Amino acid sequence: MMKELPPQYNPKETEDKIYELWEKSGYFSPDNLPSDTKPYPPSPKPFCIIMPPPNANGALHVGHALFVTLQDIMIRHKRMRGFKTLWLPGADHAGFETQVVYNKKLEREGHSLWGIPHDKLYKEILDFTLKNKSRMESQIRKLGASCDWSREKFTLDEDIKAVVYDTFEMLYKDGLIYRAERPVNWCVKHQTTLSDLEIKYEEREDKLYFVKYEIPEMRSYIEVATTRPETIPADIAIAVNPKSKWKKFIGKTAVNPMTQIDLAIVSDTRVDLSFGTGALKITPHHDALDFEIYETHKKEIVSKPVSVINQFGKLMGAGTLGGLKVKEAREKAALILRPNFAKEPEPYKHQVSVCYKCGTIIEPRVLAQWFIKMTEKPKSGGKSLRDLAVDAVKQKKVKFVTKKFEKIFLHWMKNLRDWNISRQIVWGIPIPAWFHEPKCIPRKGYEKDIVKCREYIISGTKPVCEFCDAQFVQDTDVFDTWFSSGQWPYATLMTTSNKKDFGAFYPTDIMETGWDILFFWVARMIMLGLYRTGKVPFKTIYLHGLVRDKDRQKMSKSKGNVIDPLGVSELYGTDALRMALVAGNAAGNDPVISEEKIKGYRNFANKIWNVSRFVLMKTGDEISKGKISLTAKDKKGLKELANIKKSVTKDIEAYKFHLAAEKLYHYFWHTFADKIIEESKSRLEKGGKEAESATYMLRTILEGSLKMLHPFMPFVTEEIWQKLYGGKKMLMVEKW
RNA sequence: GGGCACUUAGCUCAGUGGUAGAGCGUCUCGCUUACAUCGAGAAGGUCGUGGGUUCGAUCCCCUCAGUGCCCACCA
Repeated sequence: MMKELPPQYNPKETEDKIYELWEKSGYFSPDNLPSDTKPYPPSPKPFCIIMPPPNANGALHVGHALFVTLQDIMIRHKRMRGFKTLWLPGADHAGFETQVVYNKKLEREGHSLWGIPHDKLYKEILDFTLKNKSRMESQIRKLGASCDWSREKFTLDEDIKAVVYDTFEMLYKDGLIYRAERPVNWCVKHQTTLSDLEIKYEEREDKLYFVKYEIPEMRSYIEVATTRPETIPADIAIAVNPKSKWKKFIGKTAVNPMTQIDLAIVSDTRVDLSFGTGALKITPHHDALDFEIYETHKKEIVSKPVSVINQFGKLMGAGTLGGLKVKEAREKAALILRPNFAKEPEPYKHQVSVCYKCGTIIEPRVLAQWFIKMTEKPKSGGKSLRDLAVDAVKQKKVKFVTKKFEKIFLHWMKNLRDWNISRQIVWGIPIPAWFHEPKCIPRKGYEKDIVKCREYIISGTKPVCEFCDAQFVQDTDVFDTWFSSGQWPYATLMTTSNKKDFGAFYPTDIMETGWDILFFWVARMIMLGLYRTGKVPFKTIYLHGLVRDKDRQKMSKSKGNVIDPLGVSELYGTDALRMALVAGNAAGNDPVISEEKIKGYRNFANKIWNVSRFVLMKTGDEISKGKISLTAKDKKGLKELANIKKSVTKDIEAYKFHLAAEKLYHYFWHTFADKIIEESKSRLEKGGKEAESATYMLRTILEGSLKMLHPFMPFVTEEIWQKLYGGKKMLMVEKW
């Protein structure tokens, strides 16, 4: 009766219906797994993946489809093997990224976010984010993700924020968080500081100027090479390498050619002898190295550091340069300084730092920001954040599926510098620091206590001053998003409605994400996870690459080669998309995908459909077990199935999903369909014992294959299973 | 300036210490009642170069060449 299958598999009629069936069953949650899925030894064991929360600022792209597929394969496989399986979904407000996306949207409409009052802007972006979030959730469903929606978390959930605040406070008490005026990366367009990871380098062709700084007492001069003559008004010293020809001037005083102030000449080995002239002008507020040299020689340098470039990248308090943009000011400064040139400027190619989002040149500025110490030990004892992570990786407490990323990781960790976690944007989690404003004027009787009053207090809630009536005002800066998302594995498991989750599922088993966020996210999760919980956040890290088109090109809207996963899923079915994303793509490499490839797997889905159709038509509904005596050939066929199962299981356990997928494809199509089924046809015609044996064999291989294919192609396999068992059983929770 | 990879069939990529694999593409047949989103068959590679280890290397080691990526406060 159920043999009336159409000759073609129609994903459109299947997928939504099947997903609803799964979701309603409750089996996505580890709490509701059916009692008859007996755990395999050495179970009962939990298996947990925390989904990397997608940025809720746009539609899902093919990279999201890739991670959904890979993670769903692991989850479904483990679930079928009887593990207590949790895949916890989430969404990221993605602070800076989302604010940039939102601003672009406004710019397209002819506006911008500058000038919109803080609270109004926050609400607008919140609406925008929540809309995207709900669209994303339905798209993740469309891709077949068997995640537990009842445990979904959002990075702006109050309980998540509370965990983040706790961590901040712990770090602060441990002396690992400090506020300091230090050179930071400032994006003139976005009006915020950025971490060192959020800048990239671009080669630019500039000029190298050689400027003479007079030393009246010696009737001589020092020659300094610089690409930034416009910052000379902020020069307050000159540093020379003690081995350079300028060493005789160490301790003397030069004159700033633009401001005429005195410049101490100090000795510092950080001045590169092989570059320029061996002498360096010191402009602490506009160059990071200069700042460090200034810090070292503070006592020798009489002048105080000044800023001559403002937040908009314009000169200020710099005499006739005032009001000019950096580039214009540079030209004008060159003109003014011409009499002081030691020689003609030379063309000079170098790397300049730019904002990773907009490509605007980063302006180093000295601002008060919150930093995390990466390499110092906490006051409460134990290792530095860096050492925690490095040691855990070296001791294989976190295993990298692809070795090369372990090397890249360790190399990066070597050169870690303190992490600036404050951002001057609207869209983010406010830093829980409160400033005393105005300054403390003690009430009567508390005058002596003014020394105890602090400039700021770290607190999740508004503090009250013990000594005066002034109000505390919360810091207007927000966290770098990665500070909060870096806590995602424990923050989520600590705040689900099931209070046992953290104990049951932490550390999680595997983190699967793109290698492009190895430093941004993975490294931070390992460090913060170990710091906060004493345990690694995940035992294994699997990193996938960037999806490319059939010519190995990056996908971009301007190239017109973008593959929209939802569109593909509509056209060819989600199963086809999933297979195309997995097959032929080893871990850590950039996956290649094309429409032809997807079509190929659409055909495969149809093959599965038709094989099932054939088996159903020829063999009837039930397989009578027990009395059948199998022919030698059929026994061999079943043995082959068992071998394939062994090998596929091994591949999946070793994260070689591409191998498993290809083996299944090849076996199902070219062994089962082309050979076994073809050979069985005449025997089925004959009837009798031969036919009985063949029937049993075909049905067994079909079911075994469907089970193995299910993690990869969940929809078509489940749909067929529903037909096979008339809706009485669910493949998703069948025993592997 | 440091570091990490890659170089296998026309294209995109797997893979293994023991006579080379897939998908797509190409060619030749076939509308055979599971499937033309199909079937049968075929062509196509000295596995980048030069050495070494080994009974034997595409796979291990070294050299060179080319390609890609990451990191980096040479003003």
